Amino acid sequence: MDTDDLQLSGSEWDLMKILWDKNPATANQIAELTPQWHPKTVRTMLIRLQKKGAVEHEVIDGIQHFKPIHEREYCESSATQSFMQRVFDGALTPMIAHFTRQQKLTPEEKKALIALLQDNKEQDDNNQGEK
Amino acid sequence: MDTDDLQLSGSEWDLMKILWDKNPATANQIAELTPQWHPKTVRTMLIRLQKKGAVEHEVIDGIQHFKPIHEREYCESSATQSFMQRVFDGALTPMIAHFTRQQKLTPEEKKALIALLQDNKEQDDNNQGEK
DNA sequence: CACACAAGATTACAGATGTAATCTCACCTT
DNA sequence: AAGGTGAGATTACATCTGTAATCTTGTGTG
Repeated sequence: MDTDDLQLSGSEWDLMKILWDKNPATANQIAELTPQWHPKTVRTMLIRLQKKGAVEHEVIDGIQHFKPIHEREYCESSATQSFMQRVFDGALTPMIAHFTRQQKLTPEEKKALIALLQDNKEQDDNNQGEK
Repeated sequence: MDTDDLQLSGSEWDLMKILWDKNPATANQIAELTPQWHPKTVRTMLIRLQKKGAVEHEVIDGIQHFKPIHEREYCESSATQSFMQRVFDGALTPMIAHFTRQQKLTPEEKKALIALLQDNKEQDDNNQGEK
């Protein structure tokens, strides 16, 4: 099964982040955490997320409790891939290159990233050779 | 002046990429390069990009020649920032971390990135201390 | 029991996007 | 001069998104 193309808008991401954090949650509980929207708006967005297959709900005590269907990492991954495809034609390296050129990384971030990559690379090296 | 919020859709990016490559171009020239859309569709999208302030045109020999207003890097930068804000709450590191965790990088990519970062980091180190 | 209230369902409406078709008009061709 | 052509302008229409208001219905309250 392929990443079945779950596209979330900015507002939807905001809602999803809350749901991943507070899972499950009722529409009203979420509305309390999102003063930027009218409670009715929150419910509408939840329903739409449900139709999209991003959340589902179970009824507990007669009240709908919403919960994300996928893990955040899964959604991050598919969002990142489609973003990179859109803007950078699918390649990550040019994107990072872009960042370094723009000096958008602090030295600390760079250090952290190098460490992360080196660490991760050693894993590859150790596993290299396996079918 | 701040990044005056130029949001491009996926199709719009496709068109812009062509325009950055072949600048300027007439609607028909672009249409020839985009068999996925009807020429009328291409023109409509160009007009909308113009309204958004992403492209402009000059008339040469009575024919409109379209050209991007901003450089691709500028658009990449603002798209990346708004994407990271949306999905990763603004931080790049977690995003890269996410990639390495998911093993989405080939060893070659990792090597290239490490080199890139180290190289870039040395610059910082050399310039460190300057106001 | 009659009604108010809250949860949920249905409906609304404008702007953005995808995807064109139709209209207009100037110019080329008989 | 009449008509075809092609560029550009205007209009169309469905879906998605943002942002709710209204309708319905079960339930608790006086």
